Amino acid sequence: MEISDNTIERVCKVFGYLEYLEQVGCEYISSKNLAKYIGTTEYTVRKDISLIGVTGYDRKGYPVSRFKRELGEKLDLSKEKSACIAGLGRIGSAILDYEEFREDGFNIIAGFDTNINKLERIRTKIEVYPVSCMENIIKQKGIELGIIAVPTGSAQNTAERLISAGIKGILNFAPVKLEIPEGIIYLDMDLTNSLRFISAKLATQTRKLKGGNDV
Amino acid sequence: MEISDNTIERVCKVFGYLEYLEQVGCEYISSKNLAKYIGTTEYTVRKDISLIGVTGYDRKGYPVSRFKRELGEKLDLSKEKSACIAGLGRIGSAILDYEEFREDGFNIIAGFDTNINKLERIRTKIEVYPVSCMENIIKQKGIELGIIAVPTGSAQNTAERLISAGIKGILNFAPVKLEIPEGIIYLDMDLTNSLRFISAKLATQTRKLKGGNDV
DNA sequence: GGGTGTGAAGATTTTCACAGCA
DNA sequence: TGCTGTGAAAATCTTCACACCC
Repeated sequence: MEISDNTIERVCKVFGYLEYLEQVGCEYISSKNLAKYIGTTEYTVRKDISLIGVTGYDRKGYPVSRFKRELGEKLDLSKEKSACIAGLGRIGSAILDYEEFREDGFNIIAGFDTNINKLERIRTKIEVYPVSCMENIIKQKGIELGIIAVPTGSAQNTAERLISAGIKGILNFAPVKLEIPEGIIYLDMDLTNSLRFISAKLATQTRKLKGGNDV
Repeated sequence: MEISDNTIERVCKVFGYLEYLEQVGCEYISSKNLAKYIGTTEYTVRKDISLIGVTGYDRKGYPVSRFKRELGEKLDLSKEKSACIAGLGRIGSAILDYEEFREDGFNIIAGFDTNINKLERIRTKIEVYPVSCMENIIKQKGIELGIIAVPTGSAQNTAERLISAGIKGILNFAPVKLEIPEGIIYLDMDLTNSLRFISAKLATQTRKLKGGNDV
């Protein structure tokens, strides 16, 4: 049985909400309230959870801590995961800043850049290295995820180096589609395409309100 | 007839590829090659295009320029759109940098921040203003899209100000889910959730390879 | 009453088969 | 032959109905 991307995306959102609920001390949460938060129906939430294979929660809703723990185990989100950033330009270092103080299960523990001078200037708690050390450091520290924030022209090459060092998951901020082999999970964070999506959705939605456009 | 988000997302990717193809001087492209690029099947590409309502391209594939123009009209991606950024911290200014030199149909023409001192230091060609001017500037310049890059605690309030100024589409970089009214299109760029998705997908995929986990 | 879990029904999306064009 | 465009079939996803529990 194959779990769909939509299901995975929704349960990840559920997991994020559970982290919040645990922090604020909420003990139980119903499928109805989960659904409201992540923007779907209670049926879909229950079905998703059932598909993931986490069950046995009768009566008063899902007990937040236990549910989070069990869901996290199935999704491999329970233990901290380490990540690295390739490219410490403005985007790369903004991401570092952004993640450095968050408590969300991901640890960015290394950064790489070709510009050695830049490395000296970066004021951050994570360790930064020249790109030539990438393979070694990733293997040595057992880093699992890679974030690409290099210029467009170097993105494909960077991806290949990350993969050959053993990275299995890649998040790409460079505005280019990468050629990635089977088995590696790869996601684009493409600002332009997101803006396109918003515009296009606005356009098709408006068209519908106007009563259909000769279609 | 309602066009699904998946279809919109795919045709947006097609549109982005067409921009590239036009730049490199490619004249014709087939549904098969579009499919290969965006990672789907040729049937889906043709069906999507048909659903959007752009037809009449027989024989040797889609003529890039004409096809891009007609698709762009349907999706409202033909004319340049203006956007603004709320929050000029590290993420906000990284986005400015990133977009300033790109030629992709979106123009970030204003930035807002509460910290007046910061405004003086920002070295960019776009105009930056204190948040108090937000409503006026957006209305005056007819800005259509808003990018939220403020700290988590101010994100909801910022969204409300953008919407009351007339913004219809919002891209949110703050790691919090916003409460947004019907009719406004809203998309999260959530780094943590993207990393979760990659981890979870890796986990479910691996599980499958191992032969199923008692499900 | 309020809640979960799940098979079956219903709706939607994707795939396919093939008409039609040059 | 190589391609688009689309109705119909197949596959998938979502919703529902209801068993079961407190």
